[in-house]
Amino acid sequence: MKARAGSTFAARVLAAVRRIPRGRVATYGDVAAAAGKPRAWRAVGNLMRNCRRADVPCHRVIGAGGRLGGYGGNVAFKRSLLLAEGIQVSGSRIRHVDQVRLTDFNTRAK
DNA sequence: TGGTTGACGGTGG
DNA sequence: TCCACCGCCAACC
Repeated sequence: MKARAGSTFAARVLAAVRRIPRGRVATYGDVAAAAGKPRAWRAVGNLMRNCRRADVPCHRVIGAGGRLGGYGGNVAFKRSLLLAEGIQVSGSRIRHVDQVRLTDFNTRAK
């Protein structure tokens, strides 16, 4: 098969997202880096799209610069979830992203 | 097997 | 600050 790495990569991405503690977020680039492919943030979004499961806090994955990114069209719902976790969201932008951004979730966050 | 898509990132205007 | 174009990797058809 053409690069079954997807399985490993996907699993790593999901695992990384799962390691994101509540009230904390990570960008696609961070998740991709945690998966071992800092340049595969594109694929991360792809996997997230196909994810849609409660096991993974996909709503904690945001775009770079604090952008909400997307959520299958339910961006409003994603924003609500973030707000419920204590993350301040201003319009389609995260406030104090650097404050809630988790780039070190590779260290078994909590 | 090959081509297109996509919850994107970054730079430029 | 917002919009548009280009570049990237993996999954899907």
